[in-house]
Amino acid sequence: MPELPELEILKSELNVHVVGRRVQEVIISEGKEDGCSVSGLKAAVEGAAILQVERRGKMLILHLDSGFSLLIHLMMVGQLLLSSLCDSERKDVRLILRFAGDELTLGQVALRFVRLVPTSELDELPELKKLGREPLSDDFTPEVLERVLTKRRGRLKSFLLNQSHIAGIGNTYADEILFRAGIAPTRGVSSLKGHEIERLHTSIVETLQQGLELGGSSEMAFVHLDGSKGSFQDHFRVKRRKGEPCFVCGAPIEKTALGGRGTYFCPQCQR
DNA sequence: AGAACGTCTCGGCCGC
DNA sequence: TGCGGCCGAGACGTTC
Repeated sequence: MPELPELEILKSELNVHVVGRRVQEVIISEGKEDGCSVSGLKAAVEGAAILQVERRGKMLILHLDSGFSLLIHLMMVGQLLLSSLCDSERKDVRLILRFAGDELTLGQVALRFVRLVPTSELDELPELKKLGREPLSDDFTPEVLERVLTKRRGRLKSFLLNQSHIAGIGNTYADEILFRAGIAPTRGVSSLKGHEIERLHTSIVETLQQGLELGGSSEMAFVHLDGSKGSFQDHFRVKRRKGEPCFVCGAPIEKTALGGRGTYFCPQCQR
């Protein structure tokens, strides 16, 4: 799934390839306009230049010079591709931003997950306001993590998936983070000792960083702007490895359901 | 056809 | 005890 590293990659690529450029035409697939105002979208985006692309949690934000911002959530299988004008024959395309010579296509995600918001109102937007800490920012220290953890109940896996605590971690990175931290997903948040919080912090930062460096996880739909794939999925240590031997201790990796999500872990290494 | 999982909703319960 | 807020199960949506 696209999670923080995948969206951070798209953000960087968009900043290189589309920032400063003007959208000549907006094309919305017929019959796929569910939940979005077509005329409003065209009016605010056509003729506008893209000033900057930002990421908050799993949300991409394209700032336009028309005073509006385009918020895009790729959900599970959404794709953003930048390609030359001639080769957009894909059926799953919902939205196309056409530039001079090429176009940005959004596919496999309903337009309900694209939102147009006046840039001045972004700070007050509930879905952005509720997002928690950015784990790759400099101010995400072990002390901050400890503060976010305290007075919380529930299990660690659920905590990591909750976007209002830490933003951007999804089901894939959560399992890999917990394995690398050596902590069981079922552990109660309040039971963590100081050194475990320290390890969890290191693991969150290093795992997300590794995902970034490997070009993201293309286990499912994620691709880069040019359609190429990342390789973090080749470095999974527990995810999708049910029954296979743990790379550290050899015990078979187990899978359970936690918080309604498939959860992979090593019963020996994670305690 | 079922599993995948991100988000939202809602019932219940924790703890102030 | 009352109540607000938090937690988590379940539902929905979309795709392969």
